[in-house]
Amino acid sequence: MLVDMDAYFASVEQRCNPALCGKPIAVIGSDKRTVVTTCSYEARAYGVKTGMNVYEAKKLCPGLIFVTGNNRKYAYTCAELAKTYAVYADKVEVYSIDESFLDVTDTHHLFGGPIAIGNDIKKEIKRLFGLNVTIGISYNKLMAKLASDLAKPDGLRLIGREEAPLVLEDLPAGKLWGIGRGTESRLRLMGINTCGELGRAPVTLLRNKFGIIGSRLKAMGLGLDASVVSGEQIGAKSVGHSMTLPRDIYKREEIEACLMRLSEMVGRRSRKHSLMGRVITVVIRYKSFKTFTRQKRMLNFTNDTHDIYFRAMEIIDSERLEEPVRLLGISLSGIVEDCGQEPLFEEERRRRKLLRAMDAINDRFGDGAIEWAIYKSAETSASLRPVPVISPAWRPGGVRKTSV
DNA sequence: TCTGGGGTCCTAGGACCC
DNA sequence: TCTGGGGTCCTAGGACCC
Repeated sequence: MLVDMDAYFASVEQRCNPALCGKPIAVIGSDKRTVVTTCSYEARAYGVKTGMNVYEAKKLCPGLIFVTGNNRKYAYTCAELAKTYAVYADKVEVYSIDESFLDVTDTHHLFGGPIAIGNDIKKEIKRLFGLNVTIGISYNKLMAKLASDLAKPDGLRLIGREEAPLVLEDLPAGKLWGIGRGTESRLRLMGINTCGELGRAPVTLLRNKFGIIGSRLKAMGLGLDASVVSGEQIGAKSVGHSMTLPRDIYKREEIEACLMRLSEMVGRRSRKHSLMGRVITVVIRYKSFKTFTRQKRMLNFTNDTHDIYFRAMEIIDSERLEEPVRLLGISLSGIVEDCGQEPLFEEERRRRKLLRAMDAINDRFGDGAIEWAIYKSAETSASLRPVPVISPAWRPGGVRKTSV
């Protein structure tokens, strides 16, 4: 079963502020250079969609009300929702901040069957949170996801094994979870438009064109999916942050200040979750939107802000920047668990203590209560301060410990 | 007046080694 | 006058998801 919140961020905002109810609203990330994260169904009626920039959205819907997103509300609600799910299912996979898979294989009979359990959950979420959800139920995750997509908004749909071929026969392949624009257009070039056609396509043909995912594509066309609802969170493979700057920058000091802040965000989150990594990736987006990445593997694992920062600066310095920079990002991968071993050398031990002390201060008094002086070195740094924005890919508890 | 942010997985080419 | 085969690791880019 997939439980998918309807227009999640927008609905939460409407719920918190009754003046917004029944009106076209769009939740955005920040005030500048941003896009619509989620919009209410009232706004969708005008053609407003996720990912649109604010001008485009405003043009389609002049009365559109913009609301800056509030991470804490969505995260809190998501965690509360998970408690509700636990009443109904033994395995709950919080797939994203607004979608959860529930394995009700062994529990639905306790609640009167699949449809009844779905209706119970819908009613309970409405009662407790005042939010609408759409529920898709089927014999695997792929089809549950499809069922919910077809039933939106405020719907409930069950697709049984017998019904599946009928549903899939004329369904455009791109409606399936995992087939995006690129794959859909490549399939179309092969004369495959619907899931029915995809399911009948020779597997060798698909393998030749798509490699390893070829056989999976055919299976998807047939409505088959072997993935399971995982009860526990899987460890993170990377930790990263990026930011589109309020304006394009090109001075070294501005880039330094921005990378320092990103390094601190990445380092702090890694330390919080006891993770270390040894691959630093820097992403750069130019004014022209040309975007590229450069990465460097280090000899040692780290989650130290300064290690991350100096590596990132090395990468920047080895690159000849061709244009003003619109976005910078840093991500740490090659992740292992930080088992808290004390470093051998005094110097490193002192750095660790320093970072721990800074983290503790910021935990207690709020982010930015204590910060690195380099932030202040560029006179513009205040305007380059990243606005922490939650993304729909957020998961409760954020990064979990890795099992390896 | 343009075009967010955080992830995962796969591919392909090249360096390097035996 | 011509140069094999097998493997791993690293890097960059792209597809896809929410």
